[in-house]
Amino acid sequence: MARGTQTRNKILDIAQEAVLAKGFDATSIDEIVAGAEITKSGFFYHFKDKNALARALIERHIQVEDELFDDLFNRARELSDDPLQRALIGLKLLAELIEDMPGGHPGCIVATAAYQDRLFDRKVRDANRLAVLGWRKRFRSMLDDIAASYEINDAANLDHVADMVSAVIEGGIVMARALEEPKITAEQVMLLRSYLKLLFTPKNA
Amino acid sequence: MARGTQTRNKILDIAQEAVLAKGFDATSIDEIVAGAEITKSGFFYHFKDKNALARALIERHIQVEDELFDDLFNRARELSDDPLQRALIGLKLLAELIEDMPGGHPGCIVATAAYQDRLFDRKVRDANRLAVLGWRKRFRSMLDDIAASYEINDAANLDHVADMVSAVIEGGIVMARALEEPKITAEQVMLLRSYLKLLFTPKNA
DNA sequence: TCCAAAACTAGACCAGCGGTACACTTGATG
DNA sequence: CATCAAGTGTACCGCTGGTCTAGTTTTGGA
Repeated sequence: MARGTQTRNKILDIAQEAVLAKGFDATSIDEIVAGAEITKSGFFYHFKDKNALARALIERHIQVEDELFDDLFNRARELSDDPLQRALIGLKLLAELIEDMPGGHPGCIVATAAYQDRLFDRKVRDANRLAVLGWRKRFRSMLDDIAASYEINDAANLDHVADMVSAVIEGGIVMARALEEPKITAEQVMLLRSYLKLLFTPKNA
Repeated sequence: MARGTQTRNKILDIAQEAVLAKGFDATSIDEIVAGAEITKSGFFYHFKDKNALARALIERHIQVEDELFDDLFNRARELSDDPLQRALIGLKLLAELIEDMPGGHPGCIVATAAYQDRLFDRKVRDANRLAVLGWRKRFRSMLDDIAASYEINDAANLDHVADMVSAVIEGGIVMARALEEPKITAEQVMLLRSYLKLLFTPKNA
């Protein structure tokens, strides 16, 4: 890895840890600079301003999370041929993964950006939007697979249900933080799983 | 109303609007001072620091929201004797209320605090925790009423389901903000309603 | 081996921020 | 008429994001 890329990644590592721990705004550039053992000028050589850092953080976060989801639902695919069972297994694995995180899910950068949006510029918000739309697409195709062989028990728009996966995770993180009970996020994912279970029954049964 | 209380409320009004629009951190005291047509010294006469303002904002927000919920579920109670129907009607009314808000739900101060928690002190976080626990209690008692005359169709902890109401609302707000689609929050509340519908079936049926 | 570009360092500077300090004024009330 | 809550006005502090200029080191390719 080139020297520049190395330094850039180090900045992102330090920044990510701090941002997830105490929020984007409470994380100062001086502090990142000290942690990464560079100078302020060095920081601004890599990122023209704090917005550029935010964007890079979001993009990297999305990429890691996408790989994680891929991995999770691929493992679920290996464990069952049935689309509903796959989804249920995938959500169970996700809940376990979240529960195993020390101190709970570290918090989602996307939500951080959503809650301080006037602080960020258009580009950051667009990066954020694209990320969430990616999740919708992912979970929507999962639901379409299920709907092909299952009857839906309640008039529910599948795009909305797809969004619910993200909403429950994000909401679960907010709750976990507000109540200082890290387990809540995983519990909420399990309830979503329960909803899917009740929402679908086999066709021609 | 005494002059002092009047000024204090004016500060809170201006601050709340700004905080919901662009986040707590992006709202400066100078700006609040200008909006409320007072001086900086006047501000610090009423609030010893920004944390005290945050606390007052959360407490006021909770109170208003509690009254709103009371009103909503009281209306639902008038419309049906059945506990499940009451809950479903209540959630429908809530979804409509959220949908009618111009530009979507303005965003929850509790979540704002949750996502910038290192910025706030213990007292603010405690006020926040108490608020969310209040919601849990409220929805839990609603669920207990239902469970008295209905069978639960899936092993679901009722405290977790009670938390899900808050989680879905908070998550819905995050999604609505991230995607810039205000309707999402109401849609998610309707999905939660759908879950409750599927979760309970009448006893001895 | 040398050169140019990339990847920085060093340090001075700026406006805006939250917050403090303190002396002073205004208006209602007993 | 005195008192006290409810302010005003002004000067000040350290930290923050950010800019600017000028110089230095590192590194890969001709």
